[in-house]
Amino acid sequence: MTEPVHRVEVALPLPPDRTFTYEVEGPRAPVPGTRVLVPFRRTERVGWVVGPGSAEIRSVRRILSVLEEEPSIPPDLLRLCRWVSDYYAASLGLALRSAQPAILCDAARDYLIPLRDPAREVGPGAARVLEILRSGAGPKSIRALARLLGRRSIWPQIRALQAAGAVRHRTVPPREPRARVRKVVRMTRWLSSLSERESLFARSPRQRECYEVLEAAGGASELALLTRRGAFSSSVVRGLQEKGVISVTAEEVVRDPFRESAVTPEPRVTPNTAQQAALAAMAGALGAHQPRPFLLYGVTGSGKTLVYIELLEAVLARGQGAIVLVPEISLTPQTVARFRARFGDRIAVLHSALSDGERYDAWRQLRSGEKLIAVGARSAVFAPIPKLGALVIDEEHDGSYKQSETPRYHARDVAVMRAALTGSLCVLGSATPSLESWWNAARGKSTLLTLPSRATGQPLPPVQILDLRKQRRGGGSAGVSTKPAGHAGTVLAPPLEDAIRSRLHRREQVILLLNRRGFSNFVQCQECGDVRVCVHCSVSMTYHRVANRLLCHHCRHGEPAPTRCLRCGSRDLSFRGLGTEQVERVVAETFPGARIARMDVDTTSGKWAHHEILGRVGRGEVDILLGTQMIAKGLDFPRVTLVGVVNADVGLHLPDFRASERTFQLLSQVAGRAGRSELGGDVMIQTFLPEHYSIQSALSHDYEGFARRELSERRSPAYPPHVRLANVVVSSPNQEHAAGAAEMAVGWVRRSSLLGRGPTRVELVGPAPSPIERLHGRWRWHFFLRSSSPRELGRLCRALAFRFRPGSGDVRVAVDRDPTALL
DNA sequence: ACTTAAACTGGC
DNA sequence: CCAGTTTAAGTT
Repeated sequence: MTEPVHRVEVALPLPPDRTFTYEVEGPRAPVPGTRVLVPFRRTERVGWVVGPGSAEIRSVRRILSVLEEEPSIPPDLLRLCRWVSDYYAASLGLALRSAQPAILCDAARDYLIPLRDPAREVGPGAARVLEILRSGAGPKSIRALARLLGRRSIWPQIRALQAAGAVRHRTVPPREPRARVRKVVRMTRWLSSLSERESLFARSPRQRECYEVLEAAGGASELALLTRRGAFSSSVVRGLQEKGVISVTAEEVVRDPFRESAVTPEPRVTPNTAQQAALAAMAGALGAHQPRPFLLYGVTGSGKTLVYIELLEAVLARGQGAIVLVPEISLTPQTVARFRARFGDRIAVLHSALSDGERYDAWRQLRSGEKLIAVGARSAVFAPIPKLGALVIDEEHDGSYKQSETPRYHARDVAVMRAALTGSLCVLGSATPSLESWWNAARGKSTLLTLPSRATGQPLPPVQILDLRKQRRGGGSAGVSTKPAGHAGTVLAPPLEDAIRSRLHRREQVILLLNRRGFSNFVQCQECGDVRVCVHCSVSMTYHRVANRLLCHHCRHGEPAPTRCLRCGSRDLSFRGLGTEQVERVVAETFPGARIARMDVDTTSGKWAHHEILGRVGRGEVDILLGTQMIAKGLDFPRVTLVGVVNADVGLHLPDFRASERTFQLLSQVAGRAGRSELGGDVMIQTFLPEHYSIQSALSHDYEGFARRELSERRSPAYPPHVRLANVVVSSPNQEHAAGAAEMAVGWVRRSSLLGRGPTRVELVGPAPSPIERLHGRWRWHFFLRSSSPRELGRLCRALAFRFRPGSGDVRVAVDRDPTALL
């Protein structure tokens, strides 16, 4: 009897915005969300069934295998991925891939195996392929061969070699995830009487011994334990098996990298009045039909985590599960530890350092309902929770929620959408909410809940501002030496230098924070601190040494480099920022005996590098920790009694409309963390702009004042949250090609009539060189699209991503919707 | 993204 | 004139 044939539409993890029609044989078509293995071109790929197939396609190939009974993408996640695909202008297949453990959409690999000498002439290229193939042992992957030869494709050569009988081509199908199994020995028959034992084991004393070991172990043991170090041979076990006394079964083991780390149970704390009020509001919304999101605004140390934990208890009590997003697990170990302490094995932690198998295991436990709460970074927003009750996004303002590859989604926004699609509750928490979230609360799109004071009632740490502008010694608020301003002026002002020296003397620790890598060159007056800013864009101008000109990297407005400050007339101008390396050198020279550790993107490439460095600080093996903002998150060391911000302005002068917001967030974070132990603590912020509202607001812990000011700053020129933004980056290994293609894209957009008119029109700004002009060997140009209509902006983003074809040269176009950083 | 076929360049 | 290289188009 033949099974009926169905046509299904399959999404593949490829860039083009399209699905493919396949046939499948079976009693019924696999449901949408089911993974399937399909033939594609000359290889095999994993894709997802997303609906019934088109009847119009003529040549339809057949699905090789249906990979699962239960779809790995349940209906609610499929809908969410459709939204991600649509909103962020990525193909559905790429959106689906980012929603699953990597191992579930592995691709096939093709290999070549050398056989014998070619039976006929194959050409020089093919001869080289064969030569390389024979020089190494065994089969080589076709991709590796092509890379080795520096060619894009070697298929013509392969075909020639195949025709001459010199090689064989083999396709290794995509890996299937495999649950790790172990063999377990269980007693199936208990021999209670001694006589029974003696008769059964009369001539097999080793079997008897083995039986008794097993009995002592409670009737079950891992096979490996019994046979380890030759304790019992496998024939002994087999003998017991044949007598029907034991059974050996393969059981699934869940790989859990946290198994070893002990969980210290946390003493139950009763929520205070503010926490209880917030909880009551959230718990009340749990059963609602379409609950609005909550913005939980609580100052550092106000006890947001306790609110999350109590909310999760309420969710679990309703028989539902939850997702908790944290910025980066390796940098927020304390928060994760608290969730684990309360919920123990009901939590699956989706850590970036998990192996493929471990990640898959955690995912599987969530999908089966064995674990109810997923805690993880960005991608955990797609965790397969069957009955989702709530999504919590901790530190919702954090930039790491934005994915930097296609699909360039923002996990916080995806979470809000997932909550809306599933009718679950969404809680965004922060001490310094993003202006988008603050604005949404102000407009009634979400409900604001406030935790106004520290749970412990501790006072705020003393923060001292050190004015880096030149002053006569002793004349200003904080005297700064008038050392010759070689690069960016003084690295360490005397009060900070003295403070560091005293900590070193007392064997306490110091953290020095550089709030951005100093790659961006701007012009700053050493006298008044003024930085040259674009007249159109409100971002600092970038200095180009070769042309000796200033250029705006948003709109390309240019002007000659100034010789004197346009505000105060001083000729003392600095033309470069300050880098971590430079600061490290100065600090090392100033404090020769100190043990210095540096932590930034350059020094922390390994998976556990953060952990390792922070561990050394924790053990007191480091006197001075120097780093970028990533060190601010893991800042919780009792022996750190001084935090110095080397130059608070650096971030302010980045060519990015979020510069002020970032600076404020960072300084608030630093100021909120210091002085937690009984040793006390001081914060010293060096700056050229002591009166800047970002710095002043952080100093007085005034988020609301900052938000008010920043919202008004972003009205003109208009920036989010008042308008929606997309950043289009055009890149190529060739500088002219990148610039040309960017111009071409802009022309294409203008001609496309997609910009529209009236209140829903899309405005185009640029093109200009990207703030990071060259990245991974590619020159980058960019331009902005901005509109108050998300719909129109989305339409244009999709057109650019899928329909615009840049002409020649290896040119790529990346559309980044709602960018968090323009770098 | 990856292939493939079609359109170009350049040595003789 | 053809081999090697670049570009444009298509994948079910």
